[in-house]
Amino acid sequence: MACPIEKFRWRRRKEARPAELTAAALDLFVEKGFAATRLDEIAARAGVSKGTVYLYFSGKEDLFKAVIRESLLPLLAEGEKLVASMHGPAGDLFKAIVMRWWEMVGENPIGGIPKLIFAEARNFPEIARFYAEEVIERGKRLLVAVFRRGIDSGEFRPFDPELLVHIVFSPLMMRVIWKHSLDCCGVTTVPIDIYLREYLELTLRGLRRDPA
Amino acid sequence: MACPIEKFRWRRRKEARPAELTAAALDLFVEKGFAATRLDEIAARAGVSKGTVYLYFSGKEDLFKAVIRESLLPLLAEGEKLVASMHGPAGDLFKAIVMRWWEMVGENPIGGIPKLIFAEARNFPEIARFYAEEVIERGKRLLVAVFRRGIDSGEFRPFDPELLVHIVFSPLMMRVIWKHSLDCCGVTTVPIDIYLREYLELTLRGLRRDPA
Amino acid sequence: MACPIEKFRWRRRKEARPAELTAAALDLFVEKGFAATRLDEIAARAGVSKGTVYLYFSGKEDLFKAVIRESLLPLLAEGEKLVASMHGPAGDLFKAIVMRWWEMVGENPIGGIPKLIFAEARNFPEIARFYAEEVIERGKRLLVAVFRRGIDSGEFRPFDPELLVHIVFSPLMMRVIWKHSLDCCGVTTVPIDIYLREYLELTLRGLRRDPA
Amino acid sequence: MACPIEKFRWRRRKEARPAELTAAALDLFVEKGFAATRLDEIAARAGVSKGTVYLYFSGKEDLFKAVIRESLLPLLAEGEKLVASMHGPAGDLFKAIVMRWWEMVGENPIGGIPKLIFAEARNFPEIARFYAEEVIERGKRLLVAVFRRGIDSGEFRPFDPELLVHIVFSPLMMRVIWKHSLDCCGVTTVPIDIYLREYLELTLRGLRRDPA
DNA sequence: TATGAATGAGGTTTCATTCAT
DNA sequence: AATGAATGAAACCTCATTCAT
Repeated sequence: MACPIEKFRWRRRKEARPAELTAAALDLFVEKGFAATRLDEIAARAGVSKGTVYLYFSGKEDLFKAVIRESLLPLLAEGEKLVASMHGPAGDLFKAIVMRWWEMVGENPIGGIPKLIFAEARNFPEIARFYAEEVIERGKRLLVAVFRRGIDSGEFRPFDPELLVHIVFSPLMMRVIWKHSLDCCGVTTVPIDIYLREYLELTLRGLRRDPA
Repeated sequence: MACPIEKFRWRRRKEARPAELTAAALDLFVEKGFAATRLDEIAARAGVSKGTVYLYFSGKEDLFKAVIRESLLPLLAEGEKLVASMHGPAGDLFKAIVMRWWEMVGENPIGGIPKLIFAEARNFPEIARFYAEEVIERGKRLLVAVFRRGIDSGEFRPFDPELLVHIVFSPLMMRVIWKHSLDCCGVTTVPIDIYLREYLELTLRGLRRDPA
Repeated sequence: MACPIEKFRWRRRKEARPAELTAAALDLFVEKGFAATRLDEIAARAGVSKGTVYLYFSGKEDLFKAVIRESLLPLLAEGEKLVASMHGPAGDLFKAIVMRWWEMVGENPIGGIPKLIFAEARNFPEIARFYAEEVIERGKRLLVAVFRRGIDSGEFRPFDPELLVHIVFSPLMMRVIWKHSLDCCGVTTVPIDIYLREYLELTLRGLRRDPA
Repeated sequence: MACPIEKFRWRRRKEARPAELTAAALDLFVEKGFAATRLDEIAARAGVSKGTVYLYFSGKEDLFKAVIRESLLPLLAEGEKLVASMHGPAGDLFKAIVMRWWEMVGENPIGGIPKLIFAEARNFPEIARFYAEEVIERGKRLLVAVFRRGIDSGEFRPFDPELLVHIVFSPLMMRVIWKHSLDCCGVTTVPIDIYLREYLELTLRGLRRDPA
């Protein structure tokens, strides 16, 4: 009743709350979608009452936007810094980026965001555009640079990097979407390490210069 | 008032109703998701009153299941028949399947189903499993057969077709999902004909046997 | 269970409903004020469920506005027609108007509207202005005309009718406000017939020309 | 930090708190009504936090009652003393009381109380009865005494003062109610000095003895 | 068969009140 | 004495579903 843990519930945690709430909300939005997620579920999972949500967010929609924004922004910065520090031949660079991406995104709650974005894009076009500009565009620029380096060095065949970037990235996107949808219904597929290995082999073969 | 032609037209109407309803529902479910779609809207788009929906479907969920089932089954049969009638080298066969698939699925309201499935899988696991077994599995078998033929004939390098099938198909899935989400928010990408051309080139290069 | 009266509940009464709802709402808004009146009370008093209110009004505020508008407009037309048909010396005319007003407004649910308007004016300024223009202004014009006639005929002393009209009408307004507030708390006052008699005597003495 | 002056100022603050709160509450209750006024607003206007209100009042309703009581009681005492000190003919006395009343009530936040009482009477019958007994009754007795003196001295015509007192006072009540409702919505009327002048003329003519 | 008025459970949101600090 | 984060009951409102017509 008055044990120290109980007391903790009453600690003022103004700073920690928003992050606790967006974390809980992310899980549930990814699982059920925006409309089907109830606010009390989010509150319950964050360990607070319904009313508390409204101390930090002006409503369900505001919370949704915060979930997307707050989840992505730190990751983006980190991601670009990481890539800037990588070196080596284009093929190895591509491999490293792919493996790192899966570590940082695939295995991580925020890996649910792509599914969420695609599912809710038409209900929240501004969010979709925000995501397109801040995440997809930045990611594309990064890969395009790698491709270009490979083409210039003769490692890759000549092609227009802008045209291939979506195609090349698709298997990773699909995998992370799958992970948060069919995977959870017991519809499994190739283990991730094999998936990535085969993906890299197929893709690099597809990009490499003809041996002739 | 009760002249035969009227009656006839009415009769035809009556038989067409379920299909009109599932068509309307498909559009809206794809656009907004299951939970955010109101039954009134579906009824209105199908040109009937809300009560009429309950004459043909036992509820919203039943309608949802019908949308998936009714949309896919005819297509599947047609698809398999089509493939059975195709001939030629594995590479050409693959190209033909891809182009045909885009025609039949990509450009067609049912192209929205993948997005819908991925979005709602966790809310409707049975539907997800139905889709996995009836659509994905059958599609996979088909592609696997093509791969196998290519490997046996020496056209493709030796690989395990089961491991690559998801990876190979991902760019098509992503494209059709994109079309029904970000595309509608003004986030566009490479035109479809170029996308398919580059996709085929990349993929076939990735699959082909080493020239050595 | 299936007695005719029960069946009546299911009769479609699209035409009657709005009036039934505004009547119920008027009573409750007058009794408790806008904010303190719950929508289910209104619904219950009108014999329908909460949801039904939203078939006819877009929300509580819309219902409030309808209550004021629908209650006043018929009365205004009737009132002006009535006055146009009256004749005789200004004093008698004034008496007749006062008596008629009490009959039509004082003893009638809409007699609660003035209290409601004064109480909610600052929360609903548009409504207040609507009332001022459509009701108060029209009423004022009417009394001013009577005053003017009395002044012209020498029955009343010379005065500026515009300056006196509010003052003269106040005891009637106060009485109808009182009736819907303190009266209901057991704080009673002079019976209405005596009140009106004394009011007329005092006022006409105040308006009459000096005998000299 | 704990210097005597600080302490002193703080002490004075502590003693002033209830009055600061009731003053803030009076304004807001008059403006919006009891139910539509939020406790946060009151606290904010008084420059304290929401919790502080509960140090001085047991709840919103208690605060409301305090607002009425505390506002009225000092005024009543002052009012009666004032009247006791007045002399002269009944007509002059009446004029003086009216002018004084407007100064002390009309131009003063507590002038909002009548509107508040009439609006909330049915939600707070005890308050209404308190007001009726402590304010209205005392005011009536006062006016009745003046009337009686005028009748006895032959200045006024013979009438039953009890019957006329409400009627005579109505224009002042209406004016103060109007000031806190329609006036605030831009619905203005005759300037107050003219209003009072005309009111006095009309009323005294109505009360005066026939010259015959 | 088709309608659409009516329902009421269930959702989001508000806000008076509490209580650890 | 004062705070303000947290609560939860209760309000408004939505919408899938029912059913008399």
